[in-house]
Amino acid sequence: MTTRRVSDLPKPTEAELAILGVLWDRGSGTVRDVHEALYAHDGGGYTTALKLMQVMHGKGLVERDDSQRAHVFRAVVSKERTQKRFLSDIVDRVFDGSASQLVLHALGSQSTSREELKEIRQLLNRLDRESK
Amino acid sequence: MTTRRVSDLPKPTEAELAILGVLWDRGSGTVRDVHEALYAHDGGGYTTALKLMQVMHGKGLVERDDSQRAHVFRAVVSKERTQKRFLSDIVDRVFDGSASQLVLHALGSQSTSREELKEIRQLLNRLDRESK
DNA sequence: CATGCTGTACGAAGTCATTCGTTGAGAGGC
DNA sequence: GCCTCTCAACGAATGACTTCGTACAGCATG
Repeated sequence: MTTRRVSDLPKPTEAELAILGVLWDRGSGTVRDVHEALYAHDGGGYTTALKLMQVMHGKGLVERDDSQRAHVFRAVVSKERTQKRFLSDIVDRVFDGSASQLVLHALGSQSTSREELKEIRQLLNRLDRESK
Repeated sequence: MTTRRVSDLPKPTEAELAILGVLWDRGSGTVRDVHEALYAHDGGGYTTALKLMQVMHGKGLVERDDSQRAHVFRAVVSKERTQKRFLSDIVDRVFDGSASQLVLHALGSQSTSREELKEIRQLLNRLDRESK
């Protein structure tokens, strides 16, 4: 069996990302859990969720505990790492590598609460000191 | 012929985005221009670029001036609009809808120049005043 | 034990993105 | 008038993602 470092796991696809979201929220989950959280309400089939999760397991994106009859899945990649991954992808591909351009767009076009603004300002202050 | 509003043009794929990048930079370009900018150096075929641009034209992502023998292409979607689009996609899909979470990640994980930090701070001040 | 309810496994089909080979048209030089 | 170069058009092949139908195993309940 081929083992992979976490660092070169493939980038999750759209459907995979949704599933990872459920697993991150719950910590772990069965196919049924995921199906109910994502697919049941719009008529998606159970086996669709199952197949996706099998594929994800094949890619190493999730691990599985098959000691129970209903196998329990857990994300291998952390949410933070994945967020960072998508972020640097988008920075490279649509912001010419400039993270601050992205930040300006993000702050400009979405509404941000005062609490969040404060948090951002604190980080900004820290970065300012560090870049001395 | 079916015309589409700019607002519901399809999201560009990875290869399409690279081509749009060239068109945004140059203002316009022929297939040869794009091929040389993107594909020539790694052995990509001319017809690959051509086909992609034909597909993009079919989708309405680019417009084309065929009054010259070598057709001249131009992006229909603006860079800013596309950046915003990708941004809100990623905010929804991997940052639980929180733009400020994204901002914190982006500032934290990429290096930002003092000039850029200043610019961000100014925007922050303005947002702060506006949310009074 | 037969029936029905969960569950996994597997394969097939459909769609889309990407790549490339071939063809034929036009344009210019010799 | 031909040859060569450049170009657009088209179709085919490939591979990835997604969806679902079918098959089959375990387990409970009557």
